[in-house]
Amino acid sequence: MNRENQIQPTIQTATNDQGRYVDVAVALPIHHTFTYEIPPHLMHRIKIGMRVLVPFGRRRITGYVVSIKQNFNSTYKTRLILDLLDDAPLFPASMVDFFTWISRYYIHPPGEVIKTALPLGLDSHDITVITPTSKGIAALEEENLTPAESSILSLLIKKGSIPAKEITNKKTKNKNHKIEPTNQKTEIAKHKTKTSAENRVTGSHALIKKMEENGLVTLTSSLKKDRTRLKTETFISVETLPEKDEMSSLSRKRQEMLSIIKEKGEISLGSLRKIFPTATKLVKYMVEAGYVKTTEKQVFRDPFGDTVDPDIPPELTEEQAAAVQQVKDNLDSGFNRYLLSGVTGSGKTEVYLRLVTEAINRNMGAIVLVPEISLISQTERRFRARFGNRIAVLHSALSSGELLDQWHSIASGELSIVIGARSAIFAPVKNPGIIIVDEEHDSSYKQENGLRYNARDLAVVRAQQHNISVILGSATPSIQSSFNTYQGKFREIKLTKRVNRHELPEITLIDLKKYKDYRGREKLVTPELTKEIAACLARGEQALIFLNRRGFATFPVCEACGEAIKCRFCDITMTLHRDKDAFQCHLCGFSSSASMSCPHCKSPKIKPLGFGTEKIENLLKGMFPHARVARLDQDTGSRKGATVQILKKVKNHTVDIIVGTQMLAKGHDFPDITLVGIICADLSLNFPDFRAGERTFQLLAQVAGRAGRGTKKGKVIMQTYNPDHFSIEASRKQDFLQFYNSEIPFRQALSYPPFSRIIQLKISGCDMEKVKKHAIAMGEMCHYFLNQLRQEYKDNNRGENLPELVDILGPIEAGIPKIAMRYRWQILLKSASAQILNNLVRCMIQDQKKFSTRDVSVGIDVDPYFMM
DNA sequence: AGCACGCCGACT
DNA sequence: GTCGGCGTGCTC
Repeated sequence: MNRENQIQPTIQTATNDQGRYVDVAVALPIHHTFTYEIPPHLMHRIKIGMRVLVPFGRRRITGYVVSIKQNFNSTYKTRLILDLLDDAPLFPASMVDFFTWISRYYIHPPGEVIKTALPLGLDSHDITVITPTSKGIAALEEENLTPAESSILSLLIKKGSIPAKEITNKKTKNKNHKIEPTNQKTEIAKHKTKTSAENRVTGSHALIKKMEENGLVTLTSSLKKDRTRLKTETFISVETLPEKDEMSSLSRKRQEMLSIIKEKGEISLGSLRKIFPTATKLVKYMVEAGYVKTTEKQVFRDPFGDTVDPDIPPELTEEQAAAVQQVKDNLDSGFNRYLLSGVTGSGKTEVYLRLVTEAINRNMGAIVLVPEISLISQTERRFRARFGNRIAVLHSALSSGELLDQWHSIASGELSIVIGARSAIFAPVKNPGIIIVDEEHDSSYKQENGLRYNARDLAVVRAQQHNISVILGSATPSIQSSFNTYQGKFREIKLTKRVNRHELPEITLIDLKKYKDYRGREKLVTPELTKEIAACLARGEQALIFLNRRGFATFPVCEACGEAIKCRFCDITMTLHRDKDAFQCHLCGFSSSASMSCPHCKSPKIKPLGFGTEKIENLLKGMFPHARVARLDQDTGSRKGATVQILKKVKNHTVDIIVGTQMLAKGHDFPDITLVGIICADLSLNFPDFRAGERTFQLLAQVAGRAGRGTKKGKVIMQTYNPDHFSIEASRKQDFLQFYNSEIPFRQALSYPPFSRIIQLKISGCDMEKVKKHAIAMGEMCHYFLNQLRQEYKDNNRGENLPELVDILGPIEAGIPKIAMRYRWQILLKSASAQILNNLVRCMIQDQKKFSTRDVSVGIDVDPYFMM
């Protein structure tokens, strides 16, 4: 087979023609699709975008139909589709090309791309289940079994039957090692069970097979159904009311219930149960008596807890109107790209709202992407206020059932406006007329596991495929998007004036170097900032204090031996959290008691160096004893509803000083905040990452933008050790152009994006030596295939050398060498040509088994964002 | 991914 | 001698 062919699209072109065969993408790491035959009884029911159950080797798995064809000739025999799993397509046929593009660009198996795109839990497949036989039960009592056999059997008898995987998986995978710290107590418990003596029952494949041969157990294939179902609820309505005398013979409760049902006309069993706890029984009786009847109905749950009042479109400013007009005029002229750069408060959201309205007027849909935040954002709320129930809101707070509800409504065309975070780019809108990405620079558009896609980039791709307009909006555009604008790929639309005509806040830099000899609080909260906070409080206004680091002490060190307190599973120091009385690892969530002694020298004295939001909150409480101080970060928001409570307090002005991380800066409007204090502007600047400057600028500009959003003018105090650094200086002036012009030469000199493309290979595994060895082997493989590509090019181009070079940087140990017990190495591939990079990596994965092995996995990150 | 096949080391 | 480890290859 020649390589040229293998580089071709992995999904064949979709057709809508009814046919005898379908191409199916399976949710497995396989880079091509499979062809199946449609059985007669499913002949005209199967459509592109539906899931089917197919035989695959000796098991059954879920596949996604990506094309239907009448003929095909092959060397292999096709097998028949076993079952159709959907009544309606989960995605329109027009999205197949989109999935194909993603699969090719991100070098990710097509079936897994589709699986990532769809709501979770729609994957059914066979699992092998072990059940004990009567002979097995008897054998256990006779005690003539090996210890391994009897332990397996006794477990089986206790549980009835269990999936074979639970026994054969002897490696306890660290699934609980999530990057997001989860509930602490369970985290500790999980670690404990892992480190304590293994009481888990394990056995090999062969042992279980032998037991089957001996007739001790039986192995059966059982289909693991998808977890998510459409939610239906029972509704009760009046059938025939009892006669008066009959009525009076009923119990009080039943009479009351009947009158409620009669009054409401129809009521769900759930809400009835809230009034009468025993409603289920009562209803059953009354159905039997023929008084009421029940109906099953599909319900749509409202993802909002609160009611959102409809708004009235405000009058547009001149700039806004011009922006809307410009896009509107070209709305029917195909693929147009815009960068909407508008200062904070310039009313970008209103422009989006108008453009979405335009799309609706043209009978088309819209997709609006917003950054992922823990709560519903101000932008989402405004869309809901404007469009009411005509929009689908896809949000992380939705349960999988709610998500599925929304998904079906979109796929059926019932809802055609979608607003949501990253994954909303996959929404099955049939005929979008516009795609909008708000805060396009935001890093939450990049998915950092599995299919590592960037939703902002995909938005542009999808718009191109639908031949429609796409708008990227931001107050602080990414270098990439600005570069595209100067290259003429995007049209820039500027909003320079604030809607309320208020001036931008005044930003003052405080040089922390001059306080370097100070001790204690003044080093963190300088006299200048203290003075401003006091003045702000005296005016009866609110202050927001920002620090991009949570916890109390971020660098605990043993006083006796000087060693830092490190996580047992990761290569970073733990953070002391006073309110939880524990050291916590922010990477894997592991925590240990704050009263522990130094793991190196057993000294009990640990010095809490380094500072986080918790410490600042503490300091401020001491400095301003009469002020109401609150804190908002991932720690305070972990309890359900706590974040909402704190945000409400800020909004209602029942706190005076609010301390927090980015969580505060993203997506919320606080009109009474007039002072923003930034404790240390440099924290993100010292990252060994070419985007450190960009991230710092964006973060600072965003936080500063929180000041003075209401009627009063805002003020920002920015404390920094590097007042002369261009990222900080530019953010002080809120001057994006200055930042861009300073950053661009640096990117060009080192040929970093946007002057090059990068693919990062992330090599990781539990065995330090194996990972290192594999990383070195991967490096050699890169060089080998690069040479091969060079040679091929030379042969095909009359001896000319390949014009675009690929830099192979590494392999080197990752910036964080160990996370959650996995050692990490990386290789950076850099080239001016995305195509050549893509081809190179594609060559490498041909040899799947050499690429990712049992012990060491290699992840492909195309256009990486976090390179640590 | 999962499952079968096939080839080499330490054990009843 | 074999039991059982895991490298390799295939799944329409």
